[in-house]
Amino acid sequence: MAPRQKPFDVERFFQALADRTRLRLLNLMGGQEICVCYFVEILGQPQPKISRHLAYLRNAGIVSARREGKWMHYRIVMPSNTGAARVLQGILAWLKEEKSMQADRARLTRACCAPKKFVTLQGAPSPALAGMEPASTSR
Amino acid sequence: MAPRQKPFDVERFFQALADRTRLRLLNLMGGQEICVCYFVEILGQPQPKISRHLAYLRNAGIVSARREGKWMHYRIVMPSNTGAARVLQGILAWLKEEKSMQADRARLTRACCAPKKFVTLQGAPSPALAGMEPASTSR
DNA sequence: CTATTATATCCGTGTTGACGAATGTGTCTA
DNA sequence: TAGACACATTCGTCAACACGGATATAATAG
Repeated sequence: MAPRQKPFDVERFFQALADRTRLRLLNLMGGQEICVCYFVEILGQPQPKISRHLAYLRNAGIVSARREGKWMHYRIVMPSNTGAARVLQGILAWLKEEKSMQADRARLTRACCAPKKFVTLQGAPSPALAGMEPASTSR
Repeated sequence: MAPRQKPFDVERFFQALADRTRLRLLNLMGGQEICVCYFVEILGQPQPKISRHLAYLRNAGIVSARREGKWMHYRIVMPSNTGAARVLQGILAWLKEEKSMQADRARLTRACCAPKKFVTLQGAPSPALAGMEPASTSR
């Protein structure tokens, strides 16, 4: 028996997008895989809060996590539902146009270029470009 | 002083989309203006529930209402924010591809062609095509 | 093994939203 | 003016979240 891929949960999908912090996280990921410590540094918000929102996105199937030693890397996974995937791409493109989101990305770039300037980022792994893989069995 | 158009509320926008009933309503509107009685008939759900969800969409600035005698007509208003407008268009296109949404639209078509068959729709005004006007001052 | 670093989860609290049931409001008709 | 009709709002209840603060877990360093 095939594992019977559960139907895409539209409500959960939009719920996941209905929070500014989560949108900021998604905007920072947009295309690349990023370490949690960058999120904490750049959003300037308590680590448990960041972690909770990342968990929410994970449970909604919008991002996946990869462990690398002490660090956790998050990336966006495109929904297998093609309509949802197109919409998500559109949303990411929209975010890129927003001023505050551009500011976030600019800070990310600066942090990546000079991680030594951030006490909290000593030795943190740099974000790496990551092709958006289709949703797989990983959770 | 210009009325200082309030900034688009992204969180509210996605909150409004995070409910299946509201998505069904939006799908039925998609392009045309529709009377509340059709929503009640086609979704087969209590009128106060429909009305509450329509109010939610109205407060989120996604639809506008027009009174015509006893009847209230609802239509989608495209957000003035261009990014949001593109995303909303994408979402409507996505919904059109979903089986259950297509079924809703089919029932709407049948109801419009033969409103006499529905006791609740005797003399109800037919949906009319309506160009999606940009968000105006109307609320 | 112990400490430290990086991240995740738990707990208590306040807020928001969804629902059914009841009631209110606006408009037309007789 | 009194229904009747089409919709809207209110109320009480329950579930889902967001948050800060505290604590738990996982991996590496010493």
